[in-house]
Amino acid sequence: MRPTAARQASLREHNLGLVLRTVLEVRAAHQPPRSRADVAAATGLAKATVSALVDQLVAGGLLAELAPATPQRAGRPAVPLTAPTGTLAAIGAEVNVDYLGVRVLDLAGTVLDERLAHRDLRGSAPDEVLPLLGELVEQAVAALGGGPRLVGTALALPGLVDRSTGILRYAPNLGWRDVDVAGMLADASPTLAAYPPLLANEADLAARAEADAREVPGTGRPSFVYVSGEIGVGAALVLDGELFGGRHGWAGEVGHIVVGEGRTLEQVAGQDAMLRAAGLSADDGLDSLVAAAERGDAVATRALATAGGALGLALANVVNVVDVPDVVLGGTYARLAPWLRDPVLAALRRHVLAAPWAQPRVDVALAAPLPAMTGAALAQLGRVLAHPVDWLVDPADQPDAPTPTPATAPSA
Amino acid sequence: MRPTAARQASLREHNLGLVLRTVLEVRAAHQPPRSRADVAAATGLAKATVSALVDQLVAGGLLAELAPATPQRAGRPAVPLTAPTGTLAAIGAEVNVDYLGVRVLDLAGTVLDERLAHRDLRGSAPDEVLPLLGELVEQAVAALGGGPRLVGTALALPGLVDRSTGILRYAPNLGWRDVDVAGMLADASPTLAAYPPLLANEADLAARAEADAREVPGTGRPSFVYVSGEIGVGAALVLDGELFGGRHGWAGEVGHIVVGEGRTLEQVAGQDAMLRAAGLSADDGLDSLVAAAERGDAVATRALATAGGALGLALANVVNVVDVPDVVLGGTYARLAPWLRDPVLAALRRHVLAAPWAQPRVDVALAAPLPAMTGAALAQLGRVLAHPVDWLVDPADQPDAPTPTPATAPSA
DNA sequence: ATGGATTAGTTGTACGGATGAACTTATGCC
DNA sequence: GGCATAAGTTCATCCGTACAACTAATCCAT
Repeated sequence: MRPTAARQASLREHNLGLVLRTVLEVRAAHQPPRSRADVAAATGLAKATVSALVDQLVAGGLLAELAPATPQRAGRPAVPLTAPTGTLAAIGAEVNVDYLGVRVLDLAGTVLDERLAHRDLRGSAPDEVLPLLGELVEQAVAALGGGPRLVGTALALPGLVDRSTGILRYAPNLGWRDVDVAGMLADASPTLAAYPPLLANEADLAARAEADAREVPGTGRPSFVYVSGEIGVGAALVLDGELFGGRHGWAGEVGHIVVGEGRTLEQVAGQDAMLRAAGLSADDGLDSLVAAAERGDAVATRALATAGGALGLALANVVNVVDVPDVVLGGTYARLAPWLRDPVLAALRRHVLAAPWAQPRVDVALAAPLPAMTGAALAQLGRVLAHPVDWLVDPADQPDAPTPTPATAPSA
Repeated sequence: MRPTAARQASLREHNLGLVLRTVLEVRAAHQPPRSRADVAAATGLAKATVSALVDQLVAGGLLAELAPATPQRAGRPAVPLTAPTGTLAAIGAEVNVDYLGVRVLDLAGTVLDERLAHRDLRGSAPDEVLPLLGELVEQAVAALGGGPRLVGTALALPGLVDRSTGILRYAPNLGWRDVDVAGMLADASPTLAAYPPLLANEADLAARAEADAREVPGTGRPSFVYVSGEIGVGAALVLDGELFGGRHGWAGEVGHIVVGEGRTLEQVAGQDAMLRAAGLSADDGLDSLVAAAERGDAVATRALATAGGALGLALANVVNVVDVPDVVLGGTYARLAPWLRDPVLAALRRHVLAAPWAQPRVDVALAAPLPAMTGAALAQLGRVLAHPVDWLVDPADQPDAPTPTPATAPSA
């Protein structure tokens, strides 16, 4: 049986999560913080119930009360609620083709720490790269100084990942194959040994960050196809705010869709392919392509139009299959959007069967740079939002920082 | 707010549905009926709770007790539970290119009535066809004799349907465009006027029936890509037993995927295309193609191999995008499976990026013939399983049940 | 037959969680 | 200072599930 019996405790758990999310969802949207009364109005729960739930969350360290704002109207002033800054954190990491890095977020979405290392990792050796990532993680953890409790860690990779075993199956642009990433990281970093990283595709995690950035309370949650143009081309599908991963989390493999004359999308619209088609070398980098396009270089703009057409055709296939007419350009494509947008949209209009009745849209990504690291951290923080009960600190334990899981604590 | 507050009644509702589904799920799998104790064991609910829930469902007319089977073991014999036959029914209808029909199912999945009319509807006039369908519906309702309560009606169509307005946007193989199907049916049939039909794509509803047929209690619910080869080619995606429709229910439009040399899947692997490629005429029908293939006709088998390759390529695109490696061949393709299966599988193995780690599978549909009509009825019956509370009959309304409260002048 | 073993289902009490109404607290406004 | 207004708390109540003890209905061994 997939669905499970609901008991009294399930009610609590559900409503606890509902209240927590209702309080936190205003952060991303830059809305004023909510009070107990606001939460009651937004959720439909009784005031008394909300008070009880909020009190439990505050006692458990998942919410904090702010100082009452100077009131505008008559009536007792409200007590604004927020996430307590820096008490619960998650580590998001990424290894991509030209950089690797770590970003630490707390429940409020604040970046507590960030460490980046730029280098060309094509054809690199995993046993040289992964220890370096482990080191970044340890530096970040040390910088936190044991303040926040750690929810977990996650790692974005530009390839196919076996999330159950922690093995990277295939990352064509790194040249990695069947690498025991989780195992090697555990050797390199005590933190990652204690909190085994959730592995996922770079595009999927970037899309998660994008979904978070697009969340607007009141509106329905966003649905879109996210295309991440890095060296490789990956896509991810977000439906009603939830990432759609498929059976193994491998959904969104669009790089190998054939877009004409036997060539794949990656061969036409991958970063290197675009550079070459623009008469540049792969080493020139994205900046030179942008510069060429900005000064109106005919070869470059032609190359981008071609790439955009191919991208649009591939995306039309995706939209026809999943019926999500909003496309978001991320990664490299976000910077190139001024030149890609129109050809992509034109291709969508032509090839999407339902286009006359559901206008396709092409947006540029809103999320912060290197969204996959943010998305990785959010993937872990999402566990707290989904099951707050598991993360409540028993006030009887200690006023400081106890460990939620029996895993060996990083600092003793 | 999408997620809503959970109150005490939500618990009841959830568990009521859980119990109902737990009892009914054994039907499709041809397993012995379950007793209260079985349900308690399967759900994890306490025996007392299950008894209360079952009693409520029985009183409400959604479950019935069978005569105790002759017991095999020691102990008090169990009371087997089932759906009461013929008390709650749904009407599934279909208009396709070469037939139209109606099928009535009750909660147990039993076919209470079925009416078919074969005719060529290409280029037909909606205002001639739809009244005919309305008539079939009325005949079916008359045959039921007012016994079962009606849950609702649903209609499968070979095209793009606007489910909010009930308008058929575009059905290329019927030649219909922007037809107010729901409105015209309401004029033709009092039943359809009273129970406005849920419109959906033929492949989607067929996939729903297939998902039902593949449900095996204990196992996780099935996930697969269903391809329905009728005159047109449609696909549908089932994930964990749930139909994935996308934003508007238009997911699965694979007919227009380009499969080489600028030709679409439908132009290569549509029924007419296959017949022509096999050296037959479109009027010869599927039987002649099967016959030709069975006697080893070289042209026919070549044509089927080509079609299978194209189908496999298109499906590889789908599998790459949604990561659901199991494919089910339905409709025409099910009959042609002996010749299509291998080329489809070969194409999947070659073009699905993740194929080495998640073996693609190609199965033949299990559902009964004309599955879309069954799926249409199931779509409506699913509402009962999802929210049983809405369908409980108040025992006080029943003619045979004595009123529990000292009557307060019931009916006039 | 009779009593024990076994399993199904019921009864009654306890408990946890949401609710609504009344109440307290804290402000602005006249 | 009194009134209006709004936020948050307290308390009695209701509802649904759990647990344990109980009754019911069978097989089986003696």
